[in-house]
Formats: sequence, C-alpha cells, structure tokens
Amino acid sequence: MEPTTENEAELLAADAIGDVIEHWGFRKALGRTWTMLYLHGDALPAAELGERLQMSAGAVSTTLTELQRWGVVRKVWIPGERRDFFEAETDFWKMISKVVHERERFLAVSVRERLGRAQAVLKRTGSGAASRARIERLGRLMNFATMAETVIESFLASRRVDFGEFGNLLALGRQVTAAAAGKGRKG
Amino acid sequence: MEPTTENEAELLAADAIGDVIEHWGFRKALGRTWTMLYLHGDALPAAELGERLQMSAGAVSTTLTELQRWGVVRKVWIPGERRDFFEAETDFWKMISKVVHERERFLAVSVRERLGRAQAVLKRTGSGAASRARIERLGRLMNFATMAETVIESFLASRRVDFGEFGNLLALGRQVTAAAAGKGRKG
DNA sequence: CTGAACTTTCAGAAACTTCTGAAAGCTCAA
DNA sequence: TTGAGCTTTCAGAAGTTTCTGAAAGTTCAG
Repeated sequence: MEPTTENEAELLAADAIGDVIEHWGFRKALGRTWTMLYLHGDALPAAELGERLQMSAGAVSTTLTELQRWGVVRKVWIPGERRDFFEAETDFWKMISKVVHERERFLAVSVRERLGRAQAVLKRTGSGAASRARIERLGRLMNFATMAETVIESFLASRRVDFGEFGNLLALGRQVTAAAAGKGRKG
Repeated sequence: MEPTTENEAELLAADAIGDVIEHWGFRKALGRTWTMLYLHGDALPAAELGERLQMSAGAVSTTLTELQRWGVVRKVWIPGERRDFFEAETDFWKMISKVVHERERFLAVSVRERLGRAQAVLKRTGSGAASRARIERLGRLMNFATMAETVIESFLASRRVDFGEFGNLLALGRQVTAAAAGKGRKG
C-alpha cells in the first residue's frame, strides 16, 4: 500500500493518542493500534495494521493480544475470510472503566497489605513520642490510600450510566459523592 | 547506620508507595524518597536518605531535585547546619493536584492540536460515506478528549476545598458535576 | 584566600523494555 | 495427509531509562 493522505491523517491521530496512552503507563503501540482500528471503523486484518502503522508481524500480534486482554479490541469473524479481523471497542467509558479497574485492583491489595505489615512492625517495636508520631503518619497514609481507592471505585461503579450525553455527568457526580462520603464515615 | 526494625518498616512502606508511584508513570525512587521523608517527620539530610534507602549520592540528588520541582518536598534551613535538610509536603491533596495539573497540561494541548490537524486533512481530502464516517469518529474522539480534560480540570479546581475530612468529598462531587455539565452544554 | 564540607553533574554501566524477523505452531481446504 | 496461509512465540538487537561513582562546582568558616 502506498502512503495516502488519509493514511497520514490516521497516523497523525494514532500517534497523538499513542502518546497519551504511553503517558499513562502503557505501550505506545497499544494506543496507536486501537486508534487506527477505531478510525477505520471496519475490522482490519493484522497484516494491514502492520502496514499502516509500520509494525512487524510480531509486534502487531503481541499488541493485539494485549488489547484484547484489556477488552478494548475484539476479534471478528468475517465469513469467507481465513484471516482474523480486528475491530475497536467504541464505547470509551466501557474501555476506561475496564482498564482502570483491572489496573488498580492488584496493586491496591498489595499496597494495603504491605503498609499494614509496616504498621504492625512499628506498633510492635516502637516506643516514645517519635515512634507514636510515625505510626500516626503511616495511619494517615493508609487512610488516604483507602480514600483514593474509594474515589476510583465509585467512579468505576458509575459505568452503568450512559455517557453518550454530557448531561449524564450529573449522575456520575452524585454517585461518586454518595459512595465516597458513605465509605468515609465508616472508616 | 546498622539496619533497625524501624528502618525495615519504613522501607516496607516506602517500597509499597514507590510501586504505586511507578505504576502511575514516575520513577520509583521519587515515591520511596517522599515516603521516607513523610514517615520520618523531621527533615533529613541527603546523605541520610541515601543510607536509609540504599541510593547513591547522585541518585539522591536528582531525586530530591525532581521532588522539589513537583513541589512535594521542600528544602529546609536548619540553623547551625551546613548541610541541606529536606522535608515532605504532607498535604496529599495539594500534592496530587500539583502533579496531575503539571502532568496533563502540556500533553492536552499537543494532543488537541494534532487531532485537529488530522481532522483538517481528512476534511480537505476525504469524500464519500466512508470518509464522512471517519471524520465523524475522529470528532467523537476529540469530544471525548475534551470531556476527559474537563473532568480532570474540575477535579483540580476543587483543590481549594480542604480535604482533611472525608465529608468534604461532597463538595468535590458538586464542583466536578457542575463544571463538567456546564462545559458539556456549551460544547 | 584556602580548604573542608557538601551538592550537582555527567559519562559510562547496568537494567529494563520493546521490537524485529525467523522458526514453530495452528488450521483448514483439497 | 499435505501444504498453503496465517498467527504466535521467542532469541537476540535496539532503544530507553535509571543508576553509580567520580570529578567539578559551590559555599562558607577561619
């Protein structure tokens, strides 16, 4: 395929989104590939993605596998076609909530556990005012971690809201607010 | 300094927060160093941080410089001391809003500009239904980017609220909601 | 001034991530 | 059952980030 102006425009957009995605800690290739599929609309075979994005077959394969693991790209069956075709998930909100959820859950557990262990050690061995103050600060850190987790979780819980219209942001605001405030009072 | 149980506990916590920070796209050393300072409470000299965290003088220096640039660690003057001492910012909310703001602003501008350029190219050269559909999808992507930016911005705008108490989350919710809805109606 | 104390900078080392291209592994039509 | 077509895997290459340790720079007491 010779380069066309349309392809240039797609690459421009794909690279821009690629940078955003990279900025948030993923591989640039993930953002580029999703964007190319999203803009194209129709499903594309892996080889064509490789051509359009100048990626090797290997890179395309691992990237598509990862995008599917995140649930933001789907394999589609095209009758009469031997090759696999891929299409982008187009519901931004669904994508974000999936990714954030997946991404935070593991870490949150591990962090809570480790901070708790540190606190136990300090409580067991520490004495004196300085030690008490340190335990207090660690406690505040743990509270903050819990609160951040709660804010993220309730943000995600609102995924049932349809985000097609801006107006629905009102519903999100209410949900985040209520969930966070409720948990906070308990903690 | 021989390793103590207290130091072990501090390291445990520092490494946990270090992982969170790394997860969000910063160097692990930034999170470890901030946490060590935060838990210690009193300001510490660079050399002691190096000992406690097992970092070279060079690494400590660049890490402290970067933490100061983010505004989450301060140099403090201790009378009669020749060395610089450093202490952690303890206001979590202040830290987050500073960091997120700084981090998003540049990228947001660049991305808007590039998506706009891509759209211009498509509008100029495209024709036919497929092309119109592509332009439409790019438009949706741009709208979404604007909305995400708005949500982040209004989240940041609420930094004036005191976050010491969970109850104040209510105020945040209201602010995010109002700002995002207002902007959305215009767009 | 001078030298001691301390900090910053920087070149090269080490560690880590991501990519390429080829080989191995599927799957299906004939 | 074979082989063509396609995908996945993987070893090594390339690229990137971060660290170390030493040299250069800065500051200040005497």
